[in-house]
Amino acid sequence: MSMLPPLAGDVSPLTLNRLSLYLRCLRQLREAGISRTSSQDLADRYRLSAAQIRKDLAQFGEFGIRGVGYDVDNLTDRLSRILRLDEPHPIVIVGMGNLGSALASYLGFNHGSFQVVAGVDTDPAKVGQRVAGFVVRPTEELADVVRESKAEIGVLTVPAQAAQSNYDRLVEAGVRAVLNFAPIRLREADGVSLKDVDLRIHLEELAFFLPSL
Amino acid sequence: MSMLPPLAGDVSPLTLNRLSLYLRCLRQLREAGISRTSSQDLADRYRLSAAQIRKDLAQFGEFGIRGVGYDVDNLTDRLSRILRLDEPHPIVIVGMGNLGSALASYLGFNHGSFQVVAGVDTDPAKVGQRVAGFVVRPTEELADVVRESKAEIGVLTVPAQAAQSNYDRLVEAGVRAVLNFAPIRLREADGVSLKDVDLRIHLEELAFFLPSL
DNA sequence: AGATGTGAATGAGTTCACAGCT
DNA sequence: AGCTGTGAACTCATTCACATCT
Repeated sequence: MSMLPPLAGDVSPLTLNRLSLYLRCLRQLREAGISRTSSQDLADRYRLSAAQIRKDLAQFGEFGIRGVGYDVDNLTDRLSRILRLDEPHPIVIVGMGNLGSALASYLGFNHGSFQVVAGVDTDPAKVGQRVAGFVVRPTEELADVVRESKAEIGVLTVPAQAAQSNYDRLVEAGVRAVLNFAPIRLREADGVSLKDVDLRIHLEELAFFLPSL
Repeated sequence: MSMLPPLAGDVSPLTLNRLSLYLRCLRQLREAGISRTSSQDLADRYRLSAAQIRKDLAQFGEFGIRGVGYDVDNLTDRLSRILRLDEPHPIVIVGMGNLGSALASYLGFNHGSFQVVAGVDTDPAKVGQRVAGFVVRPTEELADVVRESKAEIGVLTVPAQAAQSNYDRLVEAGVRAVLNFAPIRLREADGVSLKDVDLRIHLEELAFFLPSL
């Protein structure tokens, strides 16, 4: 039976995160030289739910063979394609402070499809510095930087009060997605996906479970 | 009517994250000199759901006055107490590479209750370096470091293959919570809460929404 | 026989709508 | 009159259980 890919908006972030996870597991199996698996096998090895794996995959098509299981290479490729990890994704970092620089080094390496290709900052002391394979440019030149580097994704690592204006600039400059580390709720532009990462909230979640004094 | 605090395990992470968010909003109101608010007022200002605010708070008690609303100072204090942000929480960082060092600087400052007080690494080149107000110590001394610094929370910023052993060490050393940045599912110890932050997964979630070539 | 793919059942989380208090 | 606090309705997500295919 034929299967249309679901509209992007119809897939829940929960499902999407699990697909990333499955892909990571599959890559490990591949490295271990294992060429066939099953939902149950994956569930056992990585403490996942077999039913959920099948349900998640079912949203995108039929990838297995009944009575047999999944071909590791094939499923890896299909998931990579679904998550668009079969194409390179150039990234620009806005705000080359501690966190921005760390992410440049951290994400710049070994991550096949994601590549940090540029970074900007308003601080003249940072402009011109060489970090993780590129030279920091002034934020004023962001539009040029995005065009020249063909950056698709912007990473926002500026202070909260500068986040909205820099987000707007990124959108204006033409990026299609933004990963925001500033602890503030941004007014979103349509057609540009946004994902917030709030390190403080994660810590506060842990603090709740700490025993009191 | 009296209200018992819910058992820690009964509160969903979603609720907890929203409580952190509400607290951040309240602090902003306080800074702006606003002393009274309501669920609707918060919802309007910060694009939240009024009903959800009330439901979230209801899990912990009654904090408002019917017909009136909430006292900003009072609710701020109550939420701070619930999230244990009324006490200091010393943090130790395991793995002082790019990300670890960045987090030390990023979290070390301006975050009232969280304070990065120590960091360890196995790399002799990093040991002895001064970062964000402390001197990096060797990972072998982790137990001593935790005891001396009274660290409650461990932040794991080591490569994936070293994560489990370092997690075990942290647990052994006596921390009560771990924030893990390594992209691997750890085998958890009881009584120690664990929160995973996976930067790659966030990027992959964004990539899915990118237009294809 | 054995594992997939899927409707049906269950559970979690959110929104609605209103009784009850100030 | 107005806003909280809350049961009931609803929506979203996960798990179950089995018909279907190799």
